Amino acid sequence: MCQQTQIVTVLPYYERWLKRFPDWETLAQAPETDVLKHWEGLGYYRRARHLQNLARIVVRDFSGTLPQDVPSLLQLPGIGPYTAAAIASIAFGQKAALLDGNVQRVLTRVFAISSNLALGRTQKELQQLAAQLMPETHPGQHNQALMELGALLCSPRKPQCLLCPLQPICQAPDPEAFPVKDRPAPIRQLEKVCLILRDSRVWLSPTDAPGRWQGFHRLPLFDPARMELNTPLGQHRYSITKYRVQAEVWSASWKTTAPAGIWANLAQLRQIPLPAPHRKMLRLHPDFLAM
DNA sequence: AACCCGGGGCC
DNA sequence: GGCCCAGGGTT
Repeated sequence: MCQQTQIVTVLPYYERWLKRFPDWETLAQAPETDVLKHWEGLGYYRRARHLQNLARIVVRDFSGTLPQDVPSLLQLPGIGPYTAAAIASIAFGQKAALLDGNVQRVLTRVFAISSNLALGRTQKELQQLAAQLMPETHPGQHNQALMELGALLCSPRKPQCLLCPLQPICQAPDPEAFPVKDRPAPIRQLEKVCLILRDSRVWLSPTDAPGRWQGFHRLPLFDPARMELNTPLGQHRYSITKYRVQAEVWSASWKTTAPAGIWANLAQLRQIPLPAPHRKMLRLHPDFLAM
């Protein structure tokens, strides 16, 4: 859950998740829509699918216990270099150095590394540095301390250098100039999103294809061959990955027979996994203010 | 190496 | 409005 997501955001999800899926066996056997529903709002939904896939592998191939070494962990779905080292060091006390956004920021500042973070050789340099800094004992605490330092003091903007224990050795003249990374401009998109209502129910389309929002339902985009627009309900702007989307939300109706999908009432809308921006667009209609 | 995947919180 | 977040997988 913590991959690319701030801890404070994760906390309530984590509590609900463990209450519903307290062990590998429970997660392995749960319906996928239930898994996605518990992840709704966190984003990067492939993480949820990977985690359930992982549960099934742990139950089937590892007798319900995670392997404890980095090379074995790296073979598992959803576990990359960071997560493998985090599990090995924090859960199993192994001497594995890890690199996350916080540690990258701390190290590039302390050692004044001004090469581009996106480059492989920069990552390799940081990984070697992290490994050299690893003490003989308490690897998990060391890793967590570095991440915590990055989160609380060595923050992206306005770092608290006066309070920082590494201030005496920090080589960055201007900490806020680190790390160096490229920031491509967002791609702007316009879209027309349709609210098609019948008897207090709204039409939702499935998202079956791999990619964004797989396994979710969503409000359909306007298709002039099948739909007609009735009245505009408003606009909703949202950002998703590299895109900045301006959505026009319309009340619309089918010109032809409806394709695959469902007519969802309020109770169903609360149970079905729906992308956050679509949930907000739905609220533009008075019938669904309660969403 | 480049690209894809979400959403919220903050300034 | 831009930036960042306890990244990983695929092409």
